Amino acid sequence: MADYSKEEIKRIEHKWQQKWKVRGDYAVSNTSDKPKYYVLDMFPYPSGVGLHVGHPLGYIASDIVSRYKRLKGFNVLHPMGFDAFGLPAEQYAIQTGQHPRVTTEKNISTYIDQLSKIGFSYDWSRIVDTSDPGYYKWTQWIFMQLFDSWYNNNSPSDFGKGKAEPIATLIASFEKSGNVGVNAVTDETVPAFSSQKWASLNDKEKEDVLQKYRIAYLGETMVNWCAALGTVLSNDEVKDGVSERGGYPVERRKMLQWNMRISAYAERLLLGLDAIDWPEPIREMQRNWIGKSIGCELDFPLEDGDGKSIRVFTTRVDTIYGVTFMVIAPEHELVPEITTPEQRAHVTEYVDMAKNRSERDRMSDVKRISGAFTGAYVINPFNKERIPVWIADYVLAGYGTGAVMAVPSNDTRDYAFATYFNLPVIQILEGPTSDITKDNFDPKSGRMINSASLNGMPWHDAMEMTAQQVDEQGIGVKKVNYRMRDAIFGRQRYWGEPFPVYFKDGIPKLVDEHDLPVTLPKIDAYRPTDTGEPPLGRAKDWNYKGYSYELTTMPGWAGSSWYWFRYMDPDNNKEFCSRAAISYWKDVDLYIGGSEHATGHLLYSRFWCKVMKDLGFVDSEEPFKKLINQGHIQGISKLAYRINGTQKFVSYNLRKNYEVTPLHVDVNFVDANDVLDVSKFKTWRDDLRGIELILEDGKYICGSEVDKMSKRYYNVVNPDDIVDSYGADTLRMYEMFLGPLELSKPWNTHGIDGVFKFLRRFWHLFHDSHGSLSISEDAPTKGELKVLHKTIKKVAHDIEHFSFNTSVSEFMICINELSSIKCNKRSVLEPLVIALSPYAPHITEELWEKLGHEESLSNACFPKYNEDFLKEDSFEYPISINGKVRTKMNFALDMPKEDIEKLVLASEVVLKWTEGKAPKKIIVVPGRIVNLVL
RNA sequence: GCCCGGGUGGUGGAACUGGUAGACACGCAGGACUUAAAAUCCUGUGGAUAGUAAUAUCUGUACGGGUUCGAUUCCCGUCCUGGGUACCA
Repeated sequence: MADYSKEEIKRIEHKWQQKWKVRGDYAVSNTSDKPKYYVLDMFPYPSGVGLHVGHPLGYIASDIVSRYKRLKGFNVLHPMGFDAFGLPAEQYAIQTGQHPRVTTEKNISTYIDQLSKIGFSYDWSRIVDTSDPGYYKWTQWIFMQLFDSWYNNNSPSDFGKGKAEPIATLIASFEKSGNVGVNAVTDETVPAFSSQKWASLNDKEKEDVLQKYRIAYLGETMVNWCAALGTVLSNDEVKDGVSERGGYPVERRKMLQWNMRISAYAERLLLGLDAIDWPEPIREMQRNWIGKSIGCELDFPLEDGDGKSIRVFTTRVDTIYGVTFMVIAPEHELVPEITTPEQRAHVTEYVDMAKNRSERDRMSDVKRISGAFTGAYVINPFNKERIPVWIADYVLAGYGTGAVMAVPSNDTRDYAFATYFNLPVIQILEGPTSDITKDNFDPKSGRMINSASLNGMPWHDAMEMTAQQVDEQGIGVKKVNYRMRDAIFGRQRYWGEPFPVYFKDGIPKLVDEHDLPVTLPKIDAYRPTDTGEPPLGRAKDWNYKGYSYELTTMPGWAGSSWYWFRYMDPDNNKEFCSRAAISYWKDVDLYIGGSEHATGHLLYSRFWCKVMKDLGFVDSEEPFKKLINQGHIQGISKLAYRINGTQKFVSYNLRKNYEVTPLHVDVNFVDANDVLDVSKFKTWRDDLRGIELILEDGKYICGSEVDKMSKRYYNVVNPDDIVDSYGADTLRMYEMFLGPLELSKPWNTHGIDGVFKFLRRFWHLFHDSHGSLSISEDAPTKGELKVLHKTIKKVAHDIEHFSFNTSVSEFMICINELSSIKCNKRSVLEPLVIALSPYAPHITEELWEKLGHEESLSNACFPKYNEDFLKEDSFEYPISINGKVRTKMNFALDMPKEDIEKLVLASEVVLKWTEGKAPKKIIVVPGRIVNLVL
């Protein structure tokens, strides 16, 4: 007869996975009388190493919620798909010539196999693949909508100010009255023009104007350009001005490329955060990323500049009398112009050095103070003082105006700079915490001094007054500044969505909607061309009606910025999603994924959703109502130690005696005691064949370190092996049991036996010692009901609060108690089967069937609990003295505080502790504690 | 550097709103069953000191301070560590 053995588990899991598929238990309809619930996972990038044990962490959690919500009577949409465009497949293509499509398809099918084995209740008919032309057709279509829109600040909107509108309304305004009445978000100040002027422009000139308004636009942006690699690099890939790969020189330069005017939505992205149920740290990160600051832009006239001036942004105009120098970014456009001949050589040298460092390097390296004097002076508009203009790389070209007025007495970086270069410091605030040289320095404290008419005012009053003067005297303007920049949207890559754009006489034009999708052409190699064009420049006979296509492709985040809509209606080839499906599913009720996407994907998705809402395509202002972040499962890498310059490896505990370099060893070669399988290691790679190993106690012991789970560290653990030896139910429960969902932790399988034993004990409750089903129809006892209802209450509460680890513990306690009294009553076990089914769907389906149910367990109802069974009438109070627990006493829960006090004071044990002295104070917290203060 | 997390026994972790720290599990030790092993079951298990023992006392949530009758929990500072930092996804 069947025990819960390896073979039986395989049979059960295979049986139910097949049955779910054939019966279509988890196929979801877009029409239902039930309330809707949309549970979404962040879809994975299908990497070549396959699914690792980190992926399922969030997926299991969302599956538990999905199954729970189904049992609670919801129509649940729970889909899965693949974010399939990306760099690794392209790198592989460059190295091997293998088309990324082939690699990607292979990886996707591996992922599907692996996911299926874990028993997720996905509606597999709704799968999406962002690299499929049937999908990216709609990514391109959305791009076209963004291209054909502008942000009208005057447009009435129910959320924040203004909204996106079709570009046609802008053109109509231009034709009627030029841009005079237009209040739009643009990438720079557009000079005013009349309708006559607009009419006199040619097509190219008109488009140049429109580009400054479009939400998707071509613009000049600073990038790290590596000529040798023919590509733009991320800050991560640049170290000390050279590319990390190859060490080629990297130049920071402006390039014309596609951008997204996310800055238009800064305010709404900020306001929207208050309305969504997201973890506070994530909202905080987005707030900081958007980085709203309110201040002024001031013009400092150049001393010999023919009326020209340098514009700075400051949040602290009140400190204007403390300005002793100005600092501009090395990339600032006025640098060549204002530098005096005496300073030119010095400045040029500095600019060359500084401007090619990545922004990250420049910001993190604050200890290295550097700068150069331009020789130029500006005039402080308030007191007409001469202010020297310096260049320094701590000022970034991309933020504000790329120029700051330095107030060394009130800003630590300015102070460090002033001290280093011996520039004057004028104290402008006086107060106990206004001294920058002291540890308790607070820039927002004290009263003004050395500041003419501001003297004596608190800083905040002074700021308001100065800001007003700035406005009135035309020195500058009040300005709300955002740290967030427009998002660069073009990539010099092959494996991404092509733009639905071609160029006619240098004017970017959209292809006709009927010609979508613009599919990726075949090319002979995936590198940039020899002339530095992106890989698509290699395509032959690839054009739109004779005109050349845009050669860059969209970034990785394009396809993921709208995919939750596609799951609602994945096979629609007429629309990105039908109106009916959008009206029914609306938005995502629960989104589970990693916090590493806080300022990327999660921000871009909110942005696209808002544009789509403005244009009337969707109903929701926010895409994801509730967000939960799961932690990362890290890998434990195993290390062998090569003695430098030799072919010898030394065992872990002996490595101190040598100069060694660690080498990552495949974790599969190492056993639980860190002993290396020497023969596997020696035949692993060709360069290890002739090696010699220095052993300890006849064994080679490896070292360990925690890393990201990744192919390059050889520490990837696949869930398949766990499923193979313990079954999917054990894997699911174990991953939940590991700890709180949000926590990151290294993977180990130390405790997995405990979970497996739990499931086997659960199985044994239903069977006699011969393995035959043995169920009693007797009525439950009071004690049994208490155990049952306590468990159901705790588990339901835990699922709704995403505390899956504690509910697994609760199940364990419950089964321990039922096992010890050998409870096999149907009335107790049947509700438990349902309650456990979200966690362990296979074993529970099997038991459900054995209990005589023909209908699927997913149609059952989650059991309700009854508080009456849980009520206690008394409580054992810990009695503490000065906060330290000394004894315990039992009182009725409804006993008044005064009575408890009297009884405690009269108790002999307490009298012994207090030595007869009357306590100063007695604190009685009902249901918690009694504390005597002596 | 800046922004956001985390740090509790040998290990993963639990602790509701500031109220008995260490639930639940792994590991370990001892025992039962067995010819034996596996499996299963039972008992013990933060540390230190005292005691034959039941037990008692002290100590203990990264480190140093603070608030409080009472702090793993709140506040200030330090150290270590994970994520992000705009072209990895």
